[in-house]
Amino acid sequence: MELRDHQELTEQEFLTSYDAGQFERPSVTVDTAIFTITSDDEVNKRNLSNQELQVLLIKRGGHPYLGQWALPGGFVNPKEDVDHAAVRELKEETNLDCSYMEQLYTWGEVNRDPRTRVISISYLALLDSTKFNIQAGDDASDAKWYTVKDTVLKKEKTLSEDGFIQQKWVQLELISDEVRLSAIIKIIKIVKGTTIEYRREVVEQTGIAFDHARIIQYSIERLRNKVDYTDIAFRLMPHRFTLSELQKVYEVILGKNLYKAQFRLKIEKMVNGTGEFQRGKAHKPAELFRFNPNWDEDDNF
Amino acid sequence: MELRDHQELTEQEFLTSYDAGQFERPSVTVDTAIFTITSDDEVNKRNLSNQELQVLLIKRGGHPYLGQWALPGGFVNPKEDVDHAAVRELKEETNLDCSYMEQLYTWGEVNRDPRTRVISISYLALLDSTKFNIQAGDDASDAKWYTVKDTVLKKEKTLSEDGFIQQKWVQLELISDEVRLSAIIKIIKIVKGTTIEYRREVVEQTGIAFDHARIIQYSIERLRNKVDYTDIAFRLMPHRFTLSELQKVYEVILGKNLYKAQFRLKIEKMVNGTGEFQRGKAHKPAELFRFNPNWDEDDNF
DNA sequence: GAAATAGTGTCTCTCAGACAATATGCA
DNA sequence: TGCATATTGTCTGAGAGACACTATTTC
Repeated sequence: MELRDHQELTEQEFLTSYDAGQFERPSVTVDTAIFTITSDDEVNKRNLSNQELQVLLIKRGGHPYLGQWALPGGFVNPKEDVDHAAVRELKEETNLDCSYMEQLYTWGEVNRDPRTRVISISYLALLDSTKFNIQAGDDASDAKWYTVKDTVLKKEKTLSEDGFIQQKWVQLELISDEVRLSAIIKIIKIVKGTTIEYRREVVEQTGIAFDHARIIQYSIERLRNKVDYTDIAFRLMPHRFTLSELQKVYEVILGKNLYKAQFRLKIEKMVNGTGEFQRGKAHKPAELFRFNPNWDEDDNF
Repeated sequence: MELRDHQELTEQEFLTSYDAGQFERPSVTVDTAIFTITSDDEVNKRNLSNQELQVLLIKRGGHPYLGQWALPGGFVNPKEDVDHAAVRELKEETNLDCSYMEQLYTWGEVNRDPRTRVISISYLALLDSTKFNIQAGDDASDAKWYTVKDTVLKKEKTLSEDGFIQQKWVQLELISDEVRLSAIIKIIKIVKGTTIEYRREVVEQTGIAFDHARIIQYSIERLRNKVDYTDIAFRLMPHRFTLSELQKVYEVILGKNLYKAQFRLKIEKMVNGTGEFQRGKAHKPAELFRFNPNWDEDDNF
């Protein structure tokens, strides 16, 4: 026997009579922070190449924030999964196929966007460093890689009744050959009794559109966290790499130097040697390694 | 000088002429998986009380999935932050104020909901176990706590060219005094070259509405992960508790037994003794502890 | 005294932090 | 030959895993 609701409708009858337009709905966008690691182009026989973490931004060609820089992204189509929308927008705007993509966070404050109510689902994406210099797609001629630097400016902890409030100001600097963008993001942690609350807001910014500065900052935080308990760093590596190059990538992401010996112990299960060696450098040649997708041995998952 | 776009409009002019209705937009809901831990009511002088992880579900009073059980939640209002929407819906439907709330994941496949395109932002919430038996709000008279059990049924790993595919079937059982719901969720991990992709789908279910089974399963996974590197478990504890009660909560969430000595070392910085002792039990009285919000000492954050 | 849990002690093993020593190719 | 990096070795201490033992209450 089919169930009927208070209007005596069956599920089938209800669905065919359902009016999707009866509620006012928000716009939904996807925005992707895509990172890569660059080595400087100057060939250097002596030293290791200098590596930097970079994020891709697109110059806005229309209002609002005309002329400022934003994450690649756009509106989700009605007949499209949000994950697919993120991939499509990235492809359209930059012509890039990334090697990793993960949903980061959904930003849902009422006044994020001056146009209308927009909820933004943000993604963290990574790109193999040998593919980074593929040119931007036609949709947005003004795509540019920005070197990322983030610095903690100040930390503050004030006691309140039954808990405390912690505040942290982080400066985000985005630097390309011509342009320098910056923002200050305030991160707030409120502990009150057994309750915790986090907030993250842009305090000031120059040249960065919308609230994308805090999305970028949060992406970096996630990347930094994930780097030492997952194999996420390998999504940034080319097919073959030396262990020193790999270590440098870890160091760039973490923002600190690591000890070589223990780094090698930590990652030894994640790589396989190829028997081939780097050549043409003015020092002992390093073996080339490749990623070992089977390192996990089913322990995880 | 003000910037003008290709139609010679300033930002202000653009915004006032902006037509928010020009794109078709999806509906957006918030859904919250709220958990608590119950001790059985029977007073027992001899043994420790039996504890179980429970999730709150609401019986659907209308189509679709009429009569089945769903997470508390509902549509986001146009003038309301999504975080606030989650809190409001929980309050309206269950009259509960939770002690923890965290955004979990945004589910965005096209056909998640038979009515129309619905994107759902899901939240993980926790409730202090002494407050769990507060009655449900008027909005949904049919709210009920379900004991949660999840079991891995099968794991499979098949090699493909340039990678592998791992699949895992998890059975989710939700049990209340009268009703027993169940679902099987398939989790898929696809590794191909340097690319990883995860998918999570409901394979079969009885009595659970929408795709909420996979949201509940993912919530449990997150809870289990967070329990041993954050202080999240304390959101489930009453103001005062014994260390054995705390350990039991960890064990219930993790689904395995822990060693007392090392558990106490692990959490000793997170608690403060009160000098008071449990009474009336037929064994050595345990000291009552409370959460120490300052345990982190700024290392983190 | 028996049952039941509270609370401590200890031994091993692994692994991260820190630093040192040796090897090797090219300018 | 000397620079700069490759690669391996070792000492230390913190902490997790695994047991075992003593203490204290009520029935």
